[in-house]
Amino acid sequence: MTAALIQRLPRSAMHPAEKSPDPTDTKSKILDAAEELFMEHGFEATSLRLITTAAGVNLAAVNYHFGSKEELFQAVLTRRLDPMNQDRMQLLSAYEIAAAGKALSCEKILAAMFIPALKLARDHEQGGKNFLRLLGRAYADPAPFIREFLSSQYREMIARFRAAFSRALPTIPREELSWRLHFVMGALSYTLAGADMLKIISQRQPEEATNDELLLKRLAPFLAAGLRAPAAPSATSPAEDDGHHLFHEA
Amino acid sequence: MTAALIQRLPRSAMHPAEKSPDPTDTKSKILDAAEELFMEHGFEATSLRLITTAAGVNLAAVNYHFGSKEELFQAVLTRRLDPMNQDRMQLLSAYEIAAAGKALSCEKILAAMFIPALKLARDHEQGGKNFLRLLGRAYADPAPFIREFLSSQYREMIARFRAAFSRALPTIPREELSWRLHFVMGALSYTLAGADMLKIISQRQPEEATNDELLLKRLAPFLAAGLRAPAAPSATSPAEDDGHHLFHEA
DNA sequence: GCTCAATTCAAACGAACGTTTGAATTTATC
DNA sequence: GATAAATTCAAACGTTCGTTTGAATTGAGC
Repeated sequence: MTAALIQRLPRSAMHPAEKSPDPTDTKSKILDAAEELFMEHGFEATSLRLITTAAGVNLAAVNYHFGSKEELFQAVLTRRLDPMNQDRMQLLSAYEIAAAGKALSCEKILAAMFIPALKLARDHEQGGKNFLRLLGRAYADPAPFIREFLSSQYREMIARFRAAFSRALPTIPREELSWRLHFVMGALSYTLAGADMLKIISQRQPEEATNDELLLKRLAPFLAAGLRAPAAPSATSPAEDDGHHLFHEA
Repeated sequence: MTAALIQRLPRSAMHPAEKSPDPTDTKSKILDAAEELFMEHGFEATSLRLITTAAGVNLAAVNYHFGSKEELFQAVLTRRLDPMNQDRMQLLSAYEIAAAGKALSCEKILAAMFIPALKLARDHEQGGKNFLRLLGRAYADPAPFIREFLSSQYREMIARFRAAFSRALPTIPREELSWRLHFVMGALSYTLAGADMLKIISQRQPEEATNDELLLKRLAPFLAAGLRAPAAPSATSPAEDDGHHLFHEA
C-alpha cells in the first residue's frame, strides 16, 4: 500500500532538488493556502478540504503532491524556515569574520537571529507575517512529528549561536547560558506567535502588534539585558527552599 | 434542543457555588484525566473517548457533567488557574502593604507572579506540573474560545501587575512597559510549557527541566534585568530602516 | 419500601476527517 | 499527431469524532 502511494507521488516530491517558485502552480497554491489556514486554526483543526477549497484545487492534490497532511505541514514550514536559518548562520559568520577574532556583542548576535526573521516578515508581505505566527505556534504544538521536525531543523543553528553567545558572555556559566538561550527563543517565538495575546497584556488594539519591526526593536534590548544579567548563585537543595528565596533584591 | 440539554445537566453544573474536591467522584476523575491528556496531545487531538476511558467513566459523562468538550477544557483550566491568579494578586497586595507606600522592586513583583505558580507545581505533585504545561500551550492555541477564555481570566491580574511595574519602573514609558510585560508573560508561559523544547535548545536530557523551581530561579533574574533595561529610543519611520539599525552596541 | 430525581450506561446518530481509487484530462516527447 | 507520463478530478472508502437518546441503575428523603 505504501508502494502504491509512492508510485503516485510526482517526480518533484522524489527529487529534493526542485525549483518551482511558480506561484500559480498547484503545489504553491496549496502551500500558500495551507500556510494561512494552519496559522489561523492550527494543524489539527485545519482540514484538507478547507485548504484545497481555499487554494482552488482538488482535494486529492494534497496527497498526490505531498503524500500526507503531515508532510504538507512540514513542507509549509521548510519552505521558509530553512532559508531563514541559513541566512541566520551566514549573517553570524559574516559578523564573526568582520570582528576578526574578537568576541561579538550580544546585540550583534541577536541581530543575526532577528534580521533574517525581519526580512522574512517583509519580503512576502502577506505570507511572511503569517509564517512567523505559524512558526511560533508550532513551537508550542505537542504533536511529536512537529517537535521532531523542528528539532532537526534547528539543531545546527542553535549550536552555532550557543557557541557565539558563549564567547560573548564568558562570565556566564555554560549551563546558565543554555537556559538563557532557551528564554530568548521562547520570548521570540511567543512574541511572534501571539499578536492576539497583546489584547490581553496591553489591553489595547493591536494596531502596532502586527508591526513586527517595532516588536523586535523592543524585544532586542530586553533580551540583551537579560542575557548580560549576573549569573544566579548555584542551585541549592530544593527540599529546604520554600520558594520565597528564589528572588534576591537588586 | 438546548433546553433539553440543560434539563439534563446536573445541579452542580447549574450552581456556581460547588464544592466537590472529592477526588473519586466522576467529575474529578474526568478533570484529572482530561488535564493530563490535554497537556499531552492538545485540545483538538484529544478525544472524549480517550479521556473517558482513562478516567474509567462512561463516554456520555462528559456531556452530562460539563455540557461539551469546550466547557470541559475551560473547567480544567479554571480549576487551578483561577485560584493561582487570586493568589498572585493577594501576594502582590501583601507586598505592597508591607512596603508601606514605597514602590516594589521588579524582583518582588516577579516573585508575586512566580511563587503561586511554583506552589501549584508542588502541591499537586503530578497534576501541578501537567497543568502548567497545559497552560503554557493554551497561550499559543489559536482556538477562539480558548483565547477569549484566557483573556477574561487574566484581565484583572494583568491590570494589577502592570500598575505595580509602572510604579517600580517610573523611567520606562508606559507603552514600553506594556511590551515588556508581554515579553515576561511570553517567556514564562513558553518556559513552563516547553520542557520538551529544551532538548532542542540545550541538547541535553531534560532531567532538570522538570524541576520548575530551578527553572524559575534562572528565569527571574533574566527577566528582571530585561525589565530594567534602558528604554529604546522612540520609533523611527520603518520605511527608512533596513533592519540593521534595530540594534545598538552596548 | 416507595418515589422521584440524579446519575450511569450501551448504543446509535449524523457529520467530518484523511486517504485511496480509477478514470478523465492535460502536458511533454518524439 | 501518436504515445506515455504527469496531473486533475469526482466519488467513495473506512474511521473517528462530539453529541444525543432512552433505558437501567443508584441514592436520598419521606
